[in-house]
Amino acid sequence: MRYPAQRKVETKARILSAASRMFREGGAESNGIGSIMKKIGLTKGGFYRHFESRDQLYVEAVDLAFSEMGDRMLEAAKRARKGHELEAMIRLYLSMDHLNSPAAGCVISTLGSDIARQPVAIRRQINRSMRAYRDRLLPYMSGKTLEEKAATYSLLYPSMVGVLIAARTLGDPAAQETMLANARDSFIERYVRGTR
Amino acid sequence: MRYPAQRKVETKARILSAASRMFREGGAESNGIGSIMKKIGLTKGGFYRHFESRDQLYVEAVDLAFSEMGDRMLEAAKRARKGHELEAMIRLYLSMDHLNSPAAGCVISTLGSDIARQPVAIRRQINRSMRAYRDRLLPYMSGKTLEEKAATYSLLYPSMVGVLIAARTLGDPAAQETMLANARDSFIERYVRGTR
DNA sequence: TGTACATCAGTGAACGCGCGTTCACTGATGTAC
DNA sequence: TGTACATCAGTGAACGCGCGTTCACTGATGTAC
Repeated sequence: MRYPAQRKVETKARILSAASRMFREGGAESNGIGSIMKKIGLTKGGFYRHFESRDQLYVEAVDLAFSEMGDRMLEAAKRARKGHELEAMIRLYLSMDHLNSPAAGCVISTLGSDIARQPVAIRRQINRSMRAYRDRLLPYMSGKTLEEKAATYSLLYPSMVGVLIAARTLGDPAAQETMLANARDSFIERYVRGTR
Repeated sequence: MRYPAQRKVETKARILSAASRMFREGGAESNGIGSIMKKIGLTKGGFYRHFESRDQLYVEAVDLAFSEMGDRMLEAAKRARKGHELEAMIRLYLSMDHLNSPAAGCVISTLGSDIARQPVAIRRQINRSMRAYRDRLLPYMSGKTLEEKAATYSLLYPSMVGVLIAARTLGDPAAQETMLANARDSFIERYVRGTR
């Protein structure tokens, strides 16, 4: 049957949102097209009215994840007292909340190694989302020039990714919290206070 | 047919070695039991003479990866001039060589997010391999006491993991090299020279 | 030393299942008259 | 305004394929006599 105009746009958005969350939560390979479509109450045959292939979904779902995480980081910065924006972003990223909700969190921490394994054509597309994300956070990095801010970002951000992944591999929640807390203190000292 | 005694031990070692490399290279989910057994010239039915389940293989393959990577890190340290052991390990970890040979490299950089998604029982088993690995590297960390060395490790190591993952997601090899080089310089300055 | 037999690593077929993708079909809506 | 028809988002079955696991079978070796 034919559906109201505008509905197609909404359906695509729902597929993307579900895929983006499910990929981050359970890994990209564990969540097939069938289970994604089922999640939003549709059958898998309809998927190809919205995407050319699973690869295209992957690229767009990763892009959405960056965009959502960017929103959250900027909100945290805007809620912070003046001069404490970067600190607020570090505290958000290295929080137990973020650790325990991968579906709504940083996609490099959940799919980074998977992205690294993609063919270069796909990585190049994802690199564009990564640059857009970086450019949104860059104003809050320490450093006088854009180059200094970019240098800060390209050390701080991957370091936080690694700490979050390492903490998530631990079986003991107390040990996870300890690892995050130590990294928070250290990174705030080093990348915020250390540069004043 | 019955095979010479001792052969069973060798076969299990060959399965483990192939699995450990293939998991790191292509991800754990992309490499099934069939393709691992095929790689070493056997058929998949024989797998269950050596392992109870795929989960058991996963845990042992990750353990082997830690053990091999530990060997490489210690070799690098031993080859280094006195006082430059930690620097040598950082240079090994953050090398283009390591970036381009995930199959023989750090398993957290390739399977970290995957390990993070495993049930807690499996993560606990893997945590044991992680601690053994850490304990081998700990003597080379900066710091006077064991606690200081452990603190150094739990910041430096995850940070290197994150940088390596982030670099591997880039499509441009020159950008990868730049990211690694900046991190090498920064981490050596901070974790080696900065603590003298 | 020679022979009979038990062992068991590895084979290959089978199991139910989910994968990504294709496609003929449905039928309520938007459009043309 | 009312009617006829084209559109196309979504359905559901089908495709070949690989997954993890099970199991009856094979047959050269090690062991017991």
